Amino acid sequence: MAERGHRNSGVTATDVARRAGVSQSTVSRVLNPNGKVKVQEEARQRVLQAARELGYRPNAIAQTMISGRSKIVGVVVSDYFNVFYYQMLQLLTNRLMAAGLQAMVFSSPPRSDINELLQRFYRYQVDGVIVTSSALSHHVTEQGIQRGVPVVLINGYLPDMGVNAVQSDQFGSGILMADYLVGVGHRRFAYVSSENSPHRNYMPRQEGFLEGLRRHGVDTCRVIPGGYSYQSGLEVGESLAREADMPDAIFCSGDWNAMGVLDALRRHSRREIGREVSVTGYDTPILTGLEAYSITGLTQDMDGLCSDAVELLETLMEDPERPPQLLTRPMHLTIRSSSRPLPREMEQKKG
Amino acid sequence: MAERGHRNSGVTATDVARRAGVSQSTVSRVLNPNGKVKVQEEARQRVLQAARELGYRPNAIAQTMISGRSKIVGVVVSDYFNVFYYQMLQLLTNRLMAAGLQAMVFSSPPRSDINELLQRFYRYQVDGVIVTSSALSHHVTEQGIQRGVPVVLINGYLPDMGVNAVQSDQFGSGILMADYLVGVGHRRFAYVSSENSPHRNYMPRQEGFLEGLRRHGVDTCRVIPGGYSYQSGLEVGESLAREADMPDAIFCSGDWNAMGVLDALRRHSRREIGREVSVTGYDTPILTGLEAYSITGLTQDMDGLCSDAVELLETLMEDPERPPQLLTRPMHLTIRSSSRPLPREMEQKKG
DNA sequence: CTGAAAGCGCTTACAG
DNA sequence: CTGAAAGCGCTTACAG
Repeated sequence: MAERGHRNSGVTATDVARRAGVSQSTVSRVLNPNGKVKVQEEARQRVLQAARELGYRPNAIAQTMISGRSKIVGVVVSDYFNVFYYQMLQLLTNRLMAAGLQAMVFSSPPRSDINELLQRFYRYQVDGVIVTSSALSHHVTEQGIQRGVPVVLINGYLPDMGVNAVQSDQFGSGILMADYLVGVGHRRFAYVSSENSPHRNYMPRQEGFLEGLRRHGVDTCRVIPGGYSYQSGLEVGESLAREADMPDAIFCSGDWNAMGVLDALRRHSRREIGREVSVTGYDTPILTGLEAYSITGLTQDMDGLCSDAVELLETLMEDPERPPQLLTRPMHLTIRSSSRPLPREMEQKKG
Repeated sequence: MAERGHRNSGVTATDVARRAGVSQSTVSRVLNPNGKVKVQEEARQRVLQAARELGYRPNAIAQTMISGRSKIVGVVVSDYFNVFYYQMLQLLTNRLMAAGLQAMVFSSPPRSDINELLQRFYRYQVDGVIVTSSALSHHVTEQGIQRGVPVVLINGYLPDMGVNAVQSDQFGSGILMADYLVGVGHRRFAYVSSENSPHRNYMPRQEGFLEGLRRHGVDTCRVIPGGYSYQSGLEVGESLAREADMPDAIFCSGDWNAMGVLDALRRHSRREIGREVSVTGYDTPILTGLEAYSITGLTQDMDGLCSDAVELLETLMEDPERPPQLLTRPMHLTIRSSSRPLPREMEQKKG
């Protein structure tokens, strides 16, 4: 006979059955309305009451054993870009729980054997995996395919692997920014890139911006190589401030470097920020809270991405053979005081 | 006969047994070295090879069924203080995985029935729970006790419930700050509190600071009621800057309000920050990255807290009857340019 | 409508 | 040392 678990894991369906004077099968049928079988109302009530009295909850592990579905979704996170991804994880977890799923988080400590850890993770029979980190997406996807577990990547599309993914429209965000900056009358543009970023989202932003400018007949835009950091933004800003004919619209690839550029211009340039010169970038949860830097920025629709990811995963869990999909969400432009207001707002101010 | 799971969940121990020409029991014994039983070397090798060839991994769900231990640890997070807790979650997950445990995250979406969700969560037979959010600690703890699942709270000690917890030494951090500020020659002190915070960590900080000052014979310290936000810090700072005899050391209860105070003083006060007046606060991951605000601050030893939490949980999982413990970690003071340097550093500068 | 029984994939006494 | 068997808590055909 097998040894009982160490913990008194509590009330089972058999206990409920005994108390209600029915068989364990009947208990199961009452508490699993998905079965097509009907249970006599009187028995049903007795079971329900017994279950309530005993505080019975079906053991999800046992249910997983027999149904083959754990309702556990693996969520893979990484160390990069901490701040941004916290909110993501929060939103994802909420969405998953709302869909009746549980989030099991996987994260690989530095210097660990990723595949080794991933195997341990997959042993829990996850029904699906959502990857929020491009760093690990390759490993996870491979193992997922191998095991027939659907994988959805967020902002980490792997073009070659025919994988399911949701992402923000990085290219389109560049277009949006070009439309806006041209629309408020700017003429001399600069894009501050972050060339050393390990993140693959940056090039499309730049390309979209340049393309957007082109559509407005603007063929020149300075592309200033920089980094993602505040410090590198400071340096770029200081150097720009010294120029006699500096750009009047500076679009930064991120949030930190935008803050750096802004601070440098505040200190070293006479031009009025938000009127003579506009500084724009991308939002992360940091910027939102920091009133000191009221920077116009493009924001990802994180909750939209998360809900897309969960929905996509749900359809894949139903139908694993479905051809891979790539869903794209538009980004949103929030205009703040670091850049020129839209014409309508200007009129309102004049009036 | 029960229906097979939808997914082809893969290779089982029986498959390996067949291939290796042994019984399934033997396969299990080879792959579970914890059993006291020895397996003949030759059979052992055959099993190992067959397992390798088939890519066999034991089903953790089945193991949970029979052992009664899931090796899943529930991690409860909340919406408050996003930025801070992300790093925590990351560190916790890493620590858990390093201990051979999996993290299942629980987070309650706004307007959801917490107890309802918690029950769903506990159904997965978690071996223990770590709570990083004081908001939910009460519910979780109650259910945990009811189900005999050990619960460890991080920074959310519930004095009445005899619960296990790890925390940073908030009171001690106030003492540390008093020692430092007095040590570098300050005389007129102010503490900027955040009275509206739902967080219970703030009072001990203030009490520690006042007690620390008292130990140095300083009996007066202005306590300025404020909020946790940047904006409220700005307001406090502006009002202080107007005073002829303003405090020369301003200790803030948080990071955002410290940034606000600093910005206000930069703009509205002539006093040199870091020499004539010191502004200090608490660190979160934000401040670390923002070179623009080089603020002296107290930091929690987050990784220490996480490792304490995981270790404590492990001992509780071994011995659930162990009396409740409260572990306390000292905080760490990092001196930056917003406050006076230590004497030794001053001498170095002079020399 | 309902109960007895099979079986999910494992671990582990029990008997060789 | 090793295999046959029990059993973890469930769901669900199968036979009344």
